[in-house]
Amino acid sequence: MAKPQDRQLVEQWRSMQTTYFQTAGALERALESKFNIGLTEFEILDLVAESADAACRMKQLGERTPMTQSAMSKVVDRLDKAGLISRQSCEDDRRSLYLELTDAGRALHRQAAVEHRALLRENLGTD
Amino acid sequence: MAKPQDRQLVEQWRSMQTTYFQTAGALERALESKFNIGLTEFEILDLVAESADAACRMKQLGERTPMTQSAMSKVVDRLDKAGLISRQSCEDDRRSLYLELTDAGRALHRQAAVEHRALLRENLGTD
DNA sequence: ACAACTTATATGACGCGTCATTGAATGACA
DNA sequence: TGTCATTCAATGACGCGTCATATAAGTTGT
Repeated sequence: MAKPQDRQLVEQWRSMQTTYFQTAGALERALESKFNIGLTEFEILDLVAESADAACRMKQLGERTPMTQSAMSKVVDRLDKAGLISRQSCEDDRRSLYLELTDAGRALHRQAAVEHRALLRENLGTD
Repeated sequence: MAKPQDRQLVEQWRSMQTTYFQTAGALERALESKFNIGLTEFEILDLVAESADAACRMKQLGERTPMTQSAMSKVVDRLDKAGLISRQSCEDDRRSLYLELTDAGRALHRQAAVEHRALLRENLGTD
């Protein structure tokens, strides 16, 4: 009992939790105060911005994040209502949705990304 | 723009998010289904179990986890109601609280810890 | 001993994520 | 082509965490 390997695992886990929450918290606060969006919102913007190509994305996006389908749906809904993203139905499969940044969304993302990267560097940076 | 260093930071962050959520999810589900407690509950039990010594703990515990004071208070409340922990007022400072595992709490923690460590190994293990 | 401040925990309102379910569209196959 | 199963997205109920605040106890300075 109280195997040293276990202790080490637990330490590793806690340390991960700590950096995770610290970083997420910093990102959350900065994005919220400067751009009025939450971290999850930004993360979706970021994913959509990355895939400049087309595709019935809603689904594929889900594969690139640990978010639930349900969560995705709600975040996208918020982004839509905020006018940052637009959902367009897919013609070859009318269950799916295309996601696209609006101009406002693209602009906001460009600015927010700078802040985001800076904070990542600050929190995860190996410098 | 699109600096490769930035990309690398983002990758690092996403990968961390993924392992964090996967691991937390696995822990959550296992603890919930086998012991009827959430991950946070277990984590508090774990912390209390570790500090076998005395102290006005509620506060000090807060320093060992990224949880909010408010969150702590509520988790402890749940654990108390579940009969796993007991809150006793501190005599030298009646604002503070001693936390102590009940027998049930200690027993549950002993079993749950095995599961917990196993899942950590499975998810974070470098083997 | 009295104000004004600080510290330890609790609580209420609120937002977000999760689970389970629904609705709609598609696929598979006789 | 009609049925049954499957897949994509949306929704409502619910739980937990957060922020702002409340309450109570301790501290400090005069």
